[in-house]
Amino acid sequence: MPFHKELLEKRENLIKSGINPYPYSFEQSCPIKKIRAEEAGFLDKQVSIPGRIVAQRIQGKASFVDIEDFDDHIQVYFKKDHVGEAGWNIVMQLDLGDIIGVRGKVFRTRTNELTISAEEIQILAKTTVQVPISKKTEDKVFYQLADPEIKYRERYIHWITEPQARQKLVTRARIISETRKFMESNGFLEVTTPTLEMIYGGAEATPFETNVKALSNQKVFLRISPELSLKRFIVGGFPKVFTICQNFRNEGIDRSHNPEFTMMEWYEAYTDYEFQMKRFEELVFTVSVNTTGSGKITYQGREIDLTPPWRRLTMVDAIKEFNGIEVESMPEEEIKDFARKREIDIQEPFNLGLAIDEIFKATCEDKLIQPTFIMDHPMETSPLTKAKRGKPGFIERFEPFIVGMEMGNAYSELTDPVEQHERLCRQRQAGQSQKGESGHPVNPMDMDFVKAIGCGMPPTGGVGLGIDRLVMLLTDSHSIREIIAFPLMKPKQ
RNA sequence: GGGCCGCUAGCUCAGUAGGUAGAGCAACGCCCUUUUAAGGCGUGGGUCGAAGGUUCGAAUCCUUCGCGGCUCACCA
Repeated sequence: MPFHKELLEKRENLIKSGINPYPYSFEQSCPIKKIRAEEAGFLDKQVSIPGRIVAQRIQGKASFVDIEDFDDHIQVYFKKDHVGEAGWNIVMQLDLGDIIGVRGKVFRTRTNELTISAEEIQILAKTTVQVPISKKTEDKVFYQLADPEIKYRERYIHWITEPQARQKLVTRARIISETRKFMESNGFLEVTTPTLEMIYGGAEATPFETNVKALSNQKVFLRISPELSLKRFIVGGFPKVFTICQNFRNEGIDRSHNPEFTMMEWYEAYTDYEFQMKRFEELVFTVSVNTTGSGKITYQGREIDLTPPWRRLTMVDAIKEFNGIEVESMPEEEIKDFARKREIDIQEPFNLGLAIDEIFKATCEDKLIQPTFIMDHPMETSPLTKAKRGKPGFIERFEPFIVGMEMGNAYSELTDPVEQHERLCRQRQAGQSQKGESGHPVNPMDMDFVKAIGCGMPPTGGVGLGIDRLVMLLTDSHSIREIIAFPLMKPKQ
């Protein structure tokens, strides 16, 4: 039982004295913030305000209680003469964390504190769990919740005790809202794609599995990416579509990875990846301006300038810039030697494309602080992308990096159905011998997807944007757990 | 899996020349009708994460285990 004995007794006492500590509604005048903002209009006027008790100062037959609502707080003054015997009995039963409603006039005390002089008090929710409410003044914190486990596992306590912790989730909501507005104002249609799929694809990741009872326990997977669904929209005649959805990947958990995470993907017919780089930087810049007020932000002490245009750098050039080597023209043995010295794992049998990708990840990613589009990856890294014009062995793909984090992934989408089929086959063959690019079992062949492309898919630029990473960036959050309301945690015990 | 840190009252934490546990807040009682970390006096409350060991004696030293956090590795 999570309940606190003494608080339970107080609840009982209230019920015994004929008070329902969990009533049905409360008519409120306005948010507290409005009283503070329009004080002159409220002074000496009756208001009716609900809030959670965050501080209590009892003084004989008077009592001062601070109550808090979503984004402000205000002092309430209880005087026995004003609230009467019955009201006073309730005031004496109050605890930190209780939610109450008060009716009374707005005034300023001798010490000039904006206050509601209560004439009526109503309990709206009696706490039965003791919540660790922070003690602090304007400039000093006397104590506050420090246990990071409680912060993430019992998020409601985190939010109750640290109102500023709510702010990141508010910003998250606004980022998603602004993102949606940007897409819609550019003529995109928001669509919904299935979470449960018989065949997963569109990314390289281990999926979560479950089964469907109604279909003889047919095995199904939780989507790892909405890509293949969205391309079917394009084939079907929707030229500009996007979706914001949860993806599920049964892999590592760390400060930038949660097993379920939010992605936006969009597909735009008749465009290529060059066009989408512009769209991407414009989107991120606009969202930043509309949520933080600026296109220049600070992340973990570093100034980041999101103003377009961002730097464009091919993967091979990035390796050259940070390592001084021309990896394309190096003999196999030299590349292996280079990798060995830096403890970079190169798979056997040797494959130049995969080696380039590994070397890039190990030596360049964390150095890409200012917004940079890394482009033109080796062909082996994705079977869904068109070949790079004029550069055999490479593809038209880009990944935007900011503060060393990969923020998204985009292609000039492969639209030749025969080549698409061959590329998927080749990937599966490679998968049978070496378990794919990164040790994962290779995705199953989606023949229906190949058929869809065969029905005629216009040239298309497709982009994925990691919403959680973007929120981390714009809220200056070190861990993805800070900006996911309920991150997956190991079970207690 | 490696490294580091933590686990003591309801909450936040003190507590090593090893001597059977403390503070603040919360709770309970009394005083106090404009306080703001309100104040004053008093009371109750802990098998010190678990199990072994060393010792006359362990929250404290040793061993093992459990739980958690951070971090590195792995993994998109």
